[in-house]
Amino acid sequence: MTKKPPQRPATLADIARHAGVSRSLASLAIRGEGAVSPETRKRIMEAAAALDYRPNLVARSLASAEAGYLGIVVGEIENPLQAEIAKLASGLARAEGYSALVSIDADTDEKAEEAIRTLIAHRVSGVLAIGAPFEKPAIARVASWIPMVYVGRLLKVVAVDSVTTDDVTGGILAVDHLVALGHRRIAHVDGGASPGAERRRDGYRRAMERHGLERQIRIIEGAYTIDAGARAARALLAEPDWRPSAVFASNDMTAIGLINEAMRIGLSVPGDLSVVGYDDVTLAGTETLSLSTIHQSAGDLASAGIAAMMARLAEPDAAVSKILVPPRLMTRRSSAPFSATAAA
Amino acid sequence: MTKKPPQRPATLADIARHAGVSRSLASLAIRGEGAVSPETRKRIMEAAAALDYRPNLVARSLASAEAGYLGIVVGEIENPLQAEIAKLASGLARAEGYSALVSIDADTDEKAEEAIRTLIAHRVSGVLAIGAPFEKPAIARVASWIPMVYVGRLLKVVAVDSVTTDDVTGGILAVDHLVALGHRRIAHVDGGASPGAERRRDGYRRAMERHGLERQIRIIEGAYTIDAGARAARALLAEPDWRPSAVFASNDMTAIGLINEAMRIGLSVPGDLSVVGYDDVTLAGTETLSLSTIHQSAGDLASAGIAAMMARLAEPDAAVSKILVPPRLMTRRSSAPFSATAAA
DNA sequence: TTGAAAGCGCTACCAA
DNA sequence: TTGGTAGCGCTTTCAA
Repeated sequence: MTKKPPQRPATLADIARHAGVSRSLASLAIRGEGAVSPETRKRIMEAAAALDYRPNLVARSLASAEAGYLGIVVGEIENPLQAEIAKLASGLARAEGYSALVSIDADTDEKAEEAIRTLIAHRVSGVLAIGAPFEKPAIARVASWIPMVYVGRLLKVVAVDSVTTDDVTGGILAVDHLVALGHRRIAHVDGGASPGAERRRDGYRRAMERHGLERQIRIIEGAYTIDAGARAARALLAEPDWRPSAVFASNDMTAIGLINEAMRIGLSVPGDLSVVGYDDVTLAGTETLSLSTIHQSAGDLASAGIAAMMARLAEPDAAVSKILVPPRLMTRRSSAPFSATAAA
Repeated sequence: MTKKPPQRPATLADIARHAGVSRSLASLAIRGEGAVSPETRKRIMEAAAALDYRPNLVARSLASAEAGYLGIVVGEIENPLQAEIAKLASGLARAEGYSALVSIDADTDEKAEEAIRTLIAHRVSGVLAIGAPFEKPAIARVASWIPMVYVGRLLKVVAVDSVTTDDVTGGILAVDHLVALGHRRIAHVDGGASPGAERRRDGYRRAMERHGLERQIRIIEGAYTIDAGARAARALLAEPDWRPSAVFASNDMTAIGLINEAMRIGLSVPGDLSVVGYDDVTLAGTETLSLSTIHQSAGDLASAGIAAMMARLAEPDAAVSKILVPPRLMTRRSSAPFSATAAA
């Protein structure tokens, strides 16, 4: 195949001529608008079918003032959560009558800004920014150009609409779960300065305090990687006088690294150590890993993002909104009731 | 921020008026084309800057016959390899003077066809299909509409340009590596009917035969998932009379599941069992997992894909090309020399 | 219910 | 080197 397209794609003028009507009538009929008599409409539709007519969306967009493109910029498309949010958002945008213009190689702030400039040049009505640009000044700058909603960070200090998971609650959920299982020595491997890490840590701390476990608070610095998790495991399980019976990791990859290293050391999970992660990546849900974790809903994030975008577009001067999407605890096999024998 | 854009974006007519020249001259100056006198150009550029002019790309595309959009359709954007290919390809397309229109929610064949229809309506010059549509008839149909290059499958029987990794060589590379380490009982966990699985299996078989190990050929049916790997491990390590000292898995996830299960059973990797995967996902390269594997190069696949697209566009009637990108062995810690003591 | 005509913002061609 | 004039393919008044 890979055949060249028909010499010249049919235009509205072609089908108008073919059907013996004016271009304007043809336009109305094709779009199903206005009042067109049934037989005329039929004739026009037949002509369109005969000539394999496909409206030129570029021309349509130029002609109709607000034809409606929505820009979507993704910082880390290799990150499955961002990828899924972007994917769902582009479907939702379509459902709102926009076509999504998606930029997936905005992996530096320079490229993100350039991508948004290009989107603006395409006259998008607004931009849904998923993890990019990253630095706050760049975010603020870009948001001064065009209506924008940022998904994936809270952006407390930047005056930009944002949508993100309620990570404080997520942290609390994780700790509550472990406490309910009877654990008391619950450590936290955090995510350093990564997005959300601070709030997850806060949730951990608050929940521990609420349970009267402030003396058991142990925070190990980590990152959102499997290697950081393994490193944290070595640090954590080396402490002679205080051995946790459970760990809340700030990220699933961290949790997986932690579990892997624990197994290597000879500890069993959850026999000797219960582990809860964060994100609920695909891997976490496999039968093999079966990681208890805090689920971030890509669907909720995407729909909240699109809803915020629609609200902003409808009311450009409304107050800035900071939306928090609730996370959900997924109980799987990596966390189990505390058994006294397991304590070191 | 999130401020509304300036009442009406400046147009070429605006800056022409502002600079006291004609629109055509302004157009030439802005694009840096034609012969415009330095001072006039300067005046025009200043006007453009003053009015914060951004050319309307939609209008430009409509006006210039072949303004050049390239469509990119991605089937599984959550798959990091596809995501990365798409990302690199959109950069390369830009370098070729096209702007990429990316569709990331083509996760069913219906949606893929619809997405491609929409891209065609945007008058893209061609479509780079990354893993979508999936079924051969759909692929053939879509390719009859527009110049198309398919990335990620060989498509032997469909007459569509395609680019994929040379998986037969990949399989051979894996086996050669294990044989060089002294292994003889080398099993293969395949990927069933998944893309590339058949050729990886062929490579395994051929290499085993070439090494005179046809009696040691063992193929376990698997899939590209971690759970399939774990399942295969149970099947494989249960055989009483034949225990492999090494396994070549058709996919990294399969390999990871396999290793995980082996560790649970109490085997050490690579002490008791060497494992080689396929793909070189990010996880494989971590210090913690350190999985020996066959690397598929997203960069090579993307650039071969774009090159094939350019060739097809330049010469619509050229013969269909089936490009194979060479894979590369990544030696890491999951594979080690065979030690006699390890044999069961 | 239908059609004529005027744009959307740009490029392209041709004459000055 | 410059400007005038036609479109690109569509939507959108406004009349008929």
